[in-house]
Amino acid sequence: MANIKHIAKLANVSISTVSRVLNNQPYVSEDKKKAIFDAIEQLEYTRNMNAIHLIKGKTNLVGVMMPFINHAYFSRLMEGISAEAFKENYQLILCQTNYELCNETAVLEMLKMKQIDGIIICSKSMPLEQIEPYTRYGPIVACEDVNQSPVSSVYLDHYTSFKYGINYLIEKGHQYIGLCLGRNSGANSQSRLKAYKDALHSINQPFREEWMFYQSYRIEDGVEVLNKLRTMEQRPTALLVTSDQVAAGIIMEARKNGIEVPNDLAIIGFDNQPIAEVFDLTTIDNQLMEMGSCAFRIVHDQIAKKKNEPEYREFDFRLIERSTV
Amino acid sequence: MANIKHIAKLANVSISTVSRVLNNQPYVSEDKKKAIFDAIEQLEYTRNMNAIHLIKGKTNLVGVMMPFINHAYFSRLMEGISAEAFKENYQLILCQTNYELCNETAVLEMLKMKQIDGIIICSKSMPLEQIEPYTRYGPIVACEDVNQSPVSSVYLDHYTSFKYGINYLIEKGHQYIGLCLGRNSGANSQSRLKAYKDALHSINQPFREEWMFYQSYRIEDGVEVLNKLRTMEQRPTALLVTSDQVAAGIIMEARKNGIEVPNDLAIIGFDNQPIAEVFDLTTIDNQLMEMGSCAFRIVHDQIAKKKNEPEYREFDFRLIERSTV
DNA sequence: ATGAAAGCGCTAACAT
DNA sequence: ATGTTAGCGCTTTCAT
Repeated sequence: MANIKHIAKLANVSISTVSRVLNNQPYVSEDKKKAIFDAIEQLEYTRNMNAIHLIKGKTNLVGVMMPFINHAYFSRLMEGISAEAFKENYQLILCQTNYELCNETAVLEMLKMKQIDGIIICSKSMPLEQIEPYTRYGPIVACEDVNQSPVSSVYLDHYTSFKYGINYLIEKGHQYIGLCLGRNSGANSQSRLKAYKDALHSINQPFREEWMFYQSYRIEDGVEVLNKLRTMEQRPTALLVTSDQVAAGIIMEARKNGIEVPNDLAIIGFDNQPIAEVFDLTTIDNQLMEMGSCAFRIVHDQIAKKKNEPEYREFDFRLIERSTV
Repeated sequence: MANIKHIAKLANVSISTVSRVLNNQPYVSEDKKKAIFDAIEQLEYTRNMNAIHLIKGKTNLVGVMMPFINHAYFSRLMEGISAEAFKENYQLILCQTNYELCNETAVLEMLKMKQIDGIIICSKSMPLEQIEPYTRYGPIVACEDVNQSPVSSVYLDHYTSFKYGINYLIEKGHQYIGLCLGRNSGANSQSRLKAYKDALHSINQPFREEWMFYQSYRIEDGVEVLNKLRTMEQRPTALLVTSDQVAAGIIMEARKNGIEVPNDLAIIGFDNQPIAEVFDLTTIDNQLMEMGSCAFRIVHDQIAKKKNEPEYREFDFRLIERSTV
């Protein structure tokens, strides 16, 4: 493989002159320039990016940490991240963690080892304190509320948005309300759970563990939720579901079993994914794609300006009223 | 940031000894080893991967080329790729191309510039001949039939699988059969189209452009397809749909409009995604995840063995009979 | 406008 | 068992 020395020799100039041309710097005469371009073409020369990364201490690469890859929530977030990265000529390294600590650590270490210039954490299981020390090696932004951490953050006020959703159900006359969550740990889920409990309290309803469904991520999980529901003597009349996919699964299985939505069971989804519109699902829009874009923009800004102050950006939610409540 | 020299100095050894310890090589005395580990800890030292990449001419990074990120087909493929990459301690760079030539070229150039060790092409618009020269810089595998190219390939026999699907419809008494495709270019789509035309020919049916639907990727595209169908005087009685998502959208909208599946409209999907099971959709399983895994394995094998002969691996399809035909 | 040379942080061949 | 040294391919400072 040809390198810069070969070009220099063939074009009869010094290495530095080649470098100048390569980097569009001024003060190179036209004839030398031409000789260099000719040599580049003749030897099919391309720069070795690893050498450039080494010398610049920068890779134009951002790591994206997510538990699973094949999941609508993360895909949507990723879509936003990717769109923004594209504009800035940045590439993304997709790091699947399965929520395992060792994998999450591996991503942080990549930052320390200068493989990546920054990190976007879509979701994690590691406590924030363990992440914070790594901010000295480059910008890190999490897609959840971090509350004044050195880690930056883009987030939705999940407490308020959830409260809003529940109150909407209550207004519509519901008192028996169940909840489907993705995880029970995680900042986002915790906020939602708190909102749920507070709302129940406000209408003097007890918290019932049997109406809680965890680990609901996919459309097929929704099917399962409904089937659990069917075995219950006393069922909730409404369900808050933290994923439109899961909500869609619930609706499908409800229909199959003659359970009418919203009459027998009202449902509010979350994320406002395309599937929600097709199912005419009432849902809460949380601007996932915009959040992704913003996360990248923060990382990129901090890389460019070499500043370390974390940024926090809260996003608005919006209830999309359709026909499932 | 501490480097290997600092460690050497602090531990009172030479840099090669440090390097040996860093790479778990034998022949280092225990006390020196300890001194080095202490120094590493004290200075919070980590290796700079860019230097290693430069010297080794290898990055443990594979580029994944795909047109869109937020799409069930590619997500599933990616899931397989990612699982396999994980086992080999490889990272993935996700390169979204939007089917634009300049972006596809950029990925190939990354290989030439030694940023990545190999490429997996999930889908592309560039002609194969333009890709082939790049195989000298590292292994490239495409997820479509390449027919004896220096580019490796994992693929399904789309012609046969499609023919099989159509014959199944014909056996069930259908003659008026429509088709939803993702793109009209692309090797996979072309094979499918040919199978479709051949099948029509075999039952003496004309090819009707109005029963062809292109650019159908997502669930909402399915909704649109059905609504176009509704405006037609003569409608097909069956539809072959190259995506379970699109098929699901069609079914949803059909129900909304009192069109019965399969009585008024039979549907065969493609991919056997989870959504297909929930919709009880008859579909053709094409082992997307396994294809992804295999694609990575081929790339990795060729990197490890430094061999250049392309590999081709054909996958089996399977018709999953459910209730939509 | 051009070139010489130092150095980014590391590995590996060679010497001892 | 340990150290010396020559690169990997490039950018950049400093001369000229």
